[in-house]
Amino acid sequence: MSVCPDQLKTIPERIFCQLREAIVEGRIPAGSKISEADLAHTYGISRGPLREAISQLAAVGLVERRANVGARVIELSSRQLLDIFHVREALEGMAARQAAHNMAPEQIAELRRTLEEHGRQISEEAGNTYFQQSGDLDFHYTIVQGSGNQRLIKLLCHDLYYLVRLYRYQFGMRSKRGPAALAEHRHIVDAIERGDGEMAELLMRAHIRASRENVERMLAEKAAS
Amino acid sequence: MSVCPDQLKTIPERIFCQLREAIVEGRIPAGSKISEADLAHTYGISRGPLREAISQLAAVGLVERRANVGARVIELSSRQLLDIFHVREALEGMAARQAAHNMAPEQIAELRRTLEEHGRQISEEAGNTYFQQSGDLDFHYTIVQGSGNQRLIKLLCHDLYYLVRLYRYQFGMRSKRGPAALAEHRHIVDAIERGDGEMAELLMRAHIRASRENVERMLAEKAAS
DNA sequence: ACCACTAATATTGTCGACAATATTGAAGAT
DNA sequence: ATCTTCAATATTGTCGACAATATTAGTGGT
Repeated sequence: MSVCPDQLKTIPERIFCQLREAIVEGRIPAGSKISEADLAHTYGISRGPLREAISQLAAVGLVERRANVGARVIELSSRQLLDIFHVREALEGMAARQAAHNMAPEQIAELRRTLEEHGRQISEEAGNTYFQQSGDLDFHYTIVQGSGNQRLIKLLCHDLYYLVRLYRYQFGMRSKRGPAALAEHRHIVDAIERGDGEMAELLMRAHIRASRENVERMLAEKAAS
Repeated sequence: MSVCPDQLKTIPERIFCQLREAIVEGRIPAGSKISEADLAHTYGISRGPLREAISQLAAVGLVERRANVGARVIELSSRQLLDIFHVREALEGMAARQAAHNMAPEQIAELRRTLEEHGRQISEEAGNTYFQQSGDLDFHYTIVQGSGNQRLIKLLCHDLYYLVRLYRYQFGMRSKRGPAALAEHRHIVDAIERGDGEMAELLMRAHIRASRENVERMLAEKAAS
């Protein structure tokens, strides 16, 4: 059940990982307070390590902390959501560009497999869109890894993607862009495979921009009702 | 002397700020060990708050921490330096694009003033390039603020720019691109002023790319000797 | 002289108690 | 009835001591 690797030596590391997962999945609801005493008791540890874990959560932006008041799980406004999309457009565009230059053949093959899996999920139509979205994130994840840029990897895979997952739980949006997104993914991999960084970046940016515009439409609908 | 605002309520916040400044300016040398006991004694505080401060430093990537071993100030490899440049190219390009759409007239005026100041420093030729570089960073800082994208602002102004300052101290490079950079800055502001986001992004990316290529040349020279 | 193993030391990790601050509730005044 | 003030309570911030782990020094063996 727990996705947190056991080799995390120290208590703060483990608790941080568990809390992050709980927040991202919504088990700790957005806006709710993080009580040190409660959680320390729940996990059977002292407040010291717990505080360090909370500090880490604050550092990656999953909770907001105020001195002498405590920490609360963030609530993503639509403004912040669009901010994230713009950051992703910039960073993942660059990731695709660098992946086109640096990605090993084996990594590209893995990318193709992810794509096939994604296509299978769509055609099955059993269509729990959750798995589709999970597959979508796997795709982006693999490309970022393929960029070989350690800082890019940290920013996206270790920080921003958790926020993306949080938003998907929080807003509960089912995209319906599945087939279109898959086609875009294919074109991106093609560009990467032939080493065309310029085109890979353009396509990745267009892909994320389309996704953002889709979200903007859904937000507008929601606001109208 | 201290740049850390006094309104930082809690001890970890203050210590974090002070340590960050000390690291960025090289008073705590790259690669040196951060001893909890020593620093706690130096600052006259307990180890608890100090540990939180160190955790924050690790979170922004200024120190590396290993369980049961301790924290060391990072040493930037040229690889990591180039990684940072690629990230900056992507993020600041996007910042310029959004600044062209969102920047208030007063902010643009401030940008012009920064530019004039920068020009004055160059013509004076008294040319302590440190101040030039400081002015350069002010320029980039102001544009990012003008983007209005909170996440972009945090990533660049609160995290990445400290690494940039660290590298400038660590590598001690004096750019000599002053005049060229100034001209590029002017063109970027022009594009922002007329609301041309596309052009502002292109120019900003070209500007940072030129800076990176300059650094690559200097690294190659250094490696040759 | 060099290596392996062990003991001594130093450093980090964790805990429980106390201090400082914020929040809550009740009492009193207008 | 509403607002203000102030005390009671709860929560966070800080500290010093102890436990666990890594590093170092020393000893013995080959």
